[in-house]
Amino acid sequence: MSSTLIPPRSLDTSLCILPRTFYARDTRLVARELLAKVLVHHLPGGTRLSGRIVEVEAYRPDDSASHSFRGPTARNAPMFGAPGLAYVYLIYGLHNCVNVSTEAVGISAAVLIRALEPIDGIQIMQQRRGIQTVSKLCRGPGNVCKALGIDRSLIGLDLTRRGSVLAIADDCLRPDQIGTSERVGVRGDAAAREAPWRFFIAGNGCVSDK
DNA sequence: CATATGATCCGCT
DNA sequence: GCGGATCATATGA
Repeated sequence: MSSTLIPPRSLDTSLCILPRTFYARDTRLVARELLAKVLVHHLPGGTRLSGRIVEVEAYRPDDSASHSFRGPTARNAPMFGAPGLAYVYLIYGLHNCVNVSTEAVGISAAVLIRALEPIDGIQIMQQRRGIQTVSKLCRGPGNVCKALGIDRSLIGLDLTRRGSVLAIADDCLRPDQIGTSERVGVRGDAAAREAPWRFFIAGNGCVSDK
C-alpha cells in the first residue's frame, strides 16, 4: 500500500483548532478542506487518539440522502445547530458515525467523517478494533468511531471550543490530490445518489471503498 | 403501540 | 457477492 502522507509524531492541538468560521460555509467546500485535517479525541486521563482525515461526505440542505431531509427531529438537531457541533448517530443498531455540522444556524448540513489515517494512539486503536493493520483501523465511518472511542455521549459537543475532548486541528498539511465520487450507500432520489459529494485524498491507503 | 429501515461491518462462500 | 448482527428512530395505527 502507498500513502501520500507522513503523519507527524506529535501535534499541538491547542494552537490550531479549526474555528467556527471554518464550518460556517458551503458544506462541499468545508468537506474538501477537512481533508488532511486532524481529528483528535482526548480520553479521560489525557491519552490522545488522533488521525488525519482522508475521506469525507457532504450532506446538504434539500438533500434527500440527508438525515435532515424530512425536517428537524431530536436526532438530527445538531445538523440545524451552530456550525462545528458533533452529530453522532447509531446505524444498523451497531455502528456509530461522526459528523460535524456546517453552514449557518438553522441550516441543516454536515460532513460525515468516513476514514482517517491513524496518528496518535495506534496501539489503543488496534486493541479496540481487534486488528493490527494500521491502514484498516479507521477505514469506514463505523470503524473511525470504534477506533477513537466516539459514541453518542459526544452529541452536540462544540468541536471549536478550546479544550473540547473532540476537536479538529489544522497542522497546515495539504492533500496532494483530491478525488471525488458519489456517496456510499445513500438511497435518496437520483440527484442525491449521483451527487459527487464524497471527497478523499487520492492514493491514500486508508480510504474506504476504493 | 407496532413495524420497517438504515450515511455499516465482517465473515463466509 | 451475500447475509446476519442488532437497535434507535421515524412513521403510521
